[in-house]
Amino acid sequence: MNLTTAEENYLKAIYHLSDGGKKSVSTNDIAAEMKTKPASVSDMLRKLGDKEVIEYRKYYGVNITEEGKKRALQTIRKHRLWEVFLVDKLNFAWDEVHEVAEELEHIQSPLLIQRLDAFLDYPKFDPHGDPIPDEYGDVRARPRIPINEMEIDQSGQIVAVKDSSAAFLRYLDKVGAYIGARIKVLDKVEFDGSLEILVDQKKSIFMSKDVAGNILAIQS
Amino acid sequence: MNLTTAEENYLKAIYHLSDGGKKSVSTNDIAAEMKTKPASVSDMLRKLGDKEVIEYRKYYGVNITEEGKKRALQTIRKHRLWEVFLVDKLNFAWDEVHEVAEELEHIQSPLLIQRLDAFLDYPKFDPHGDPIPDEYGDVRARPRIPINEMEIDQSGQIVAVKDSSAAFLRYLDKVGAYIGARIKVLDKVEFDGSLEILVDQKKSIFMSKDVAGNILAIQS
DNA sequence: TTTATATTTTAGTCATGACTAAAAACGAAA
DNA sequence: TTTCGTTTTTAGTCATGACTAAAATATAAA
Repeated sequence: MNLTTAEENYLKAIYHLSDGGKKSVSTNDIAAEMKTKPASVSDMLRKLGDKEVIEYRKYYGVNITEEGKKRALQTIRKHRLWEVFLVDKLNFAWDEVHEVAEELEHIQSPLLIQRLDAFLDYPKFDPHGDPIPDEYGDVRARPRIPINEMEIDQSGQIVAVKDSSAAFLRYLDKVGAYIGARIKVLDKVEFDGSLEILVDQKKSIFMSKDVAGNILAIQS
Repeated sequence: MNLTTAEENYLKAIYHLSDGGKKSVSTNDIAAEMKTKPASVSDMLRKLGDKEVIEYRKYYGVNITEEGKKRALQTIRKHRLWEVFLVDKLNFAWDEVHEVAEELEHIQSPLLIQRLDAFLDYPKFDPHGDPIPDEYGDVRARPRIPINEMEIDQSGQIVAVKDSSAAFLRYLDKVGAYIGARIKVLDKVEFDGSLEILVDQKKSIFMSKDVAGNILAIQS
């Protein structure tokens, strides 16, 4: 049973909202995520239920089925492979890729994805550091650690922040430590745990242990 | 004014059927090309007329406008760039690319096409030897010549046949001289104009001047 | 010039995926 | 357990792009 583009997008949203199928998800939450109205979501849930990619009991939210999980992971795989292509091959910036990948992920051709995967040399993570599921839907997550836990000389990439207050993001922006930045730990001060970090191979910045503890990175 | 995917496909068909805007095109011909019914075509022509990409007079066929030509050429450009990508980078075979390119051509992102063009090193022709319009819609056609007019040691690629009868195509298939084959002229017999041709760098075949005159190639 | 035939358009229907307004069901508090 | 507010579903509508059947127009033949 094939899914339309709209159905694929709903399924992906349900997958994410359910935390990979672990929780059930409400109609209202899906509507918010998809930027549509709850009434439209109800219609779609009936269709997805008919296609057996979700388990749908009226008034009680939805659970994604095993088949649904597999489908969602395929879409996520395609999305992330295209992101790698856009950044690595076409020199897109880290934050320019999402919308285009959102379109590319719906191209229907298993051969295309197989070849693209090979062409990109079987990447395991996308430019945001998120893992790329393999063709069977298996995912190897890469641990994200606060950068104060990294060793001296260890390189990595900033992928998330714990504290996402405007003030903290403004601070990060100011020192140039944006999400996606490649970093290297130059020095750690034993006394107070503060760090010296090299950002994008050019700019060296200092930060306290507190700040560093709020910045998550993947190691490379 | 944006065009939907369906509208883009109709416009492209009209562009091709009208021989690049030189002739007017009938509803029936469009229906045949698009594999739909004439009634559906009528509906679409009204829409394309409203968007001023065609000039539509009921019962009298359509002419493509300058704006329409520009739009069609943009779509053709995208299609052919993706074909180059699929063949050159992802190792698709010459005859596997059309359907996938048919989907990829509708991705909406001028930046993507600009970057893809650069990544492919600004190709001027697609894998079928068809010219790729530039971003302003300008096209530099490459001459197609009957292979009996090629010189000895000249290489090229078969791109079309004049006689497309089943019998002739069967003959071509039998000797391995399919559309898309890379060829090289090994010898030309002065006496009767017959040729010896190397196909895909491995198979050598003989053909009469008559046969050769019906096979069109681009030189490389 | 009238008629016959082929082409094209209109009218009405269907599926998809959105919407609004109204009804129904749930769940928590009284 | 009844009520009240929130969530969710249903009913009815719209746009897109397809379809069939019927009507309208054009064109070629008599």
